[in-house]
Amino acid sequence: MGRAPCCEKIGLRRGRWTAEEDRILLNYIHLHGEGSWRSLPKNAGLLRCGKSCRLRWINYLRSDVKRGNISTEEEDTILKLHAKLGNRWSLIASHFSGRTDNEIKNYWNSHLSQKITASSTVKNKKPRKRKTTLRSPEKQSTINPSATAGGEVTHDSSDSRGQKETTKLIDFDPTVMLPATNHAKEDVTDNMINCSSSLSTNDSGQVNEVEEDDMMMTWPWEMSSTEEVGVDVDVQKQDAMIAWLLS
DNA sequence: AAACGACTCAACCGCAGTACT
DNA sequence: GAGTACTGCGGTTGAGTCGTT
Repeated sequence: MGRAPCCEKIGLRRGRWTAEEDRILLNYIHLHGEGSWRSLPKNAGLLRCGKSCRLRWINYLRSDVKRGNISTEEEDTILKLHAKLGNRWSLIASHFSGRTDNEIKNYWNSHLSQKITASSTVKNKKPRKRKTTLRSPEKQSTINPSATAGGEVTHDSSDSRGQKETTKLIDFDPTVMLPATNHAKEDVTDNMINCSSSLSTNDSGQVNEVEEDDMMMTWPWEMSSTEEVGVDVDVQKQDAMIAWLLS
């Protein structure tokens, strides 16, 4: 899209994924697990680059991806987190179950950034009346892994002309779904604890860089957290951090 | 009904960080 | 330590959608 493909990608498919490609990728990951993205397309028989497969899985095919309108509560949380964290979308997304960084980023760029710009400037562009989309469900290409009691995974997709196709992808037991990756959540804690500089906000909500020398050894959210025996410390730290950010 | 343009969002890219040799 | 491979992230693009004229 606009840029020259890297040399490796010559001969590989690009652009929108087809239902068949989704099926192949989903089947492969179900059998072998996610990871090894570089070799995955070759092993799975997909004419896609590993990056593309990873992106498709993370943003679309994963079982825990929540699709649909972002609620006002979620929007509020995004605003608060963005004020604290800036454009660290993966970090922000990790606070939402089922929301991807790409989705948060898109939502920010299309909705919230405009909202903020509009509220901070006197001249207000007349808002365009438009259905808060997310394309209507029947027009979205969606995977609904938890759809049926029998664990049947279906793929509803439609092309640009609204032609819908539903493909049964695989049969599997939903109770043995692949474990949702928790890397993002771990990263939240790790990043915030290990980073050499941090972000803070001033009274006007602007994000400031905090120099390393000024950093406390204990993070604010850690001050009030009490560690429970038998509970993952990282999870506790993360919860404390989220509570602090949202406070 | 058609044309136009704003808007959305899936997918691409380059780069940085990490792991491995 | 240097070089290479791999992974993940944030910025950007553009095809498709939908409201307005």
